[in-house]
Amino acid sequence: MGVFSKTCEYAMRAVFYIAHRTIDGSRVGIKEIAEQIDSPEPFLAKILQELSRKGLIQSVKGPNGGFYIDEICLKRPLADIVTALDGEEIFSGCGMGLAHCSETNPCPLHKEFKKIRNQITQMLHTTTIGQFNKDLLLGHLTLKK
Amino acid sequence: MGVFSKTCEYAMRAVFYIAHRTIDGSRVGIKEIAEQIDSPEPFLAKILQELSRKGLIQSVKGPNGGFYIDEICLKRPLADIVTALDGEEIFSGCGMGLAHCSETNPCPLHKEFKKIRNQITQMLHTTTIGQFNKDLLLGHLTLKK
DNA sequence: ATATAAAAAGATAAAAAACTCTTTTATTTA
DNA sequence: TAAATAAAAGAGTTTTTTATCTTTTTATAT
Repeated sequence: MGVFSKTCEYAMRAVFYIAHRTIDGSRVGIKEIAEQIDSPEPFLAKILQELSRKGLIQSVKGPNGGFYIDEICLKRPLADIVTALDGEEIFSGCGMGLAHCSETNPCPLHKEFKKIRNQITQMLHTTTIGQFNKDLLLGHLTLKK
Repeated sequence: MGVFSKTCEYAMRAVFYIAHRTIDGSRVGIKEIAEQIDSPEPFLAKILQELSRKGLIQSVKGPNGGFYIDEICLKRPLADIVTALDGEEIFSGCGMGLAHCSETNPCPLHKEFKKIRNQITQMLHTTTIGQFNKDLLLGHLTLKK
């Protein structure tokens, strides 16, 4: 088990892929995306459908259609993707699974886990979807395997 | 989805509970543990069985039997519990789910996620199972809900 | 020895997550 | 306007996780 669900992992890889492949205004098809980020195609299709419905990515049907990400969405934080698919829990949940864990009613790990949560939150809020376009184009970063 | 599985969450709460309830050499039954940490009793039984089999906690059958944790195990890091149930992934896995992500072949989140992983690792390795006994007895910490 | 208490083991069930397949709808281009 | 393309939608299936139930084994106290 990772920190994020498989769904979320595929989604993060996919949006970074789409972002760097469509900066020229073109679109990229599900087949290419799935291949290049090494994910099951029909499953990824479902995920991108959901993101598209929520307006976090854009899509066009038909010939020359596919997925792309507009200027506004390129500037959105990665946190928006995570929230859309995995919910808020990662940003606020108790490390030991307690529903009412808080400053005044803390679990044993509360203080230490808070630091971790904050760091995850920080990472996801400061990272934008378009942030790695250059490095991906230059082949400095990987999204596959 | 939290950072740890439900299994692991229940386990962490349970070992802290058992630890602080058996410092006098007594044992505590599954029913009490389940009630006090707010977990499904038969499911928790399975988890404790596993931990007992792996020698991370101790148990005695029959009247006046139950679970306890010996001196040696009280000093073990919480990481041992997590590893026994959730495996190594949390300590080494890539944030985006890539199997071959590394320094030389990094995913976009590699650097930032490494900090998070390190902090989780640090927390789990420096926290011991018996560490909160005092504060739990004094009611300063909660394991329930 | 026997009764009893309590965990271990094994088998099963329910729910959630991950994944697949088929049909429909929208768009383009010939 | 027909054919082709590509995503959307809907309806499964499989696998994993979470949870339950029943029977067996072991230890203890009487």
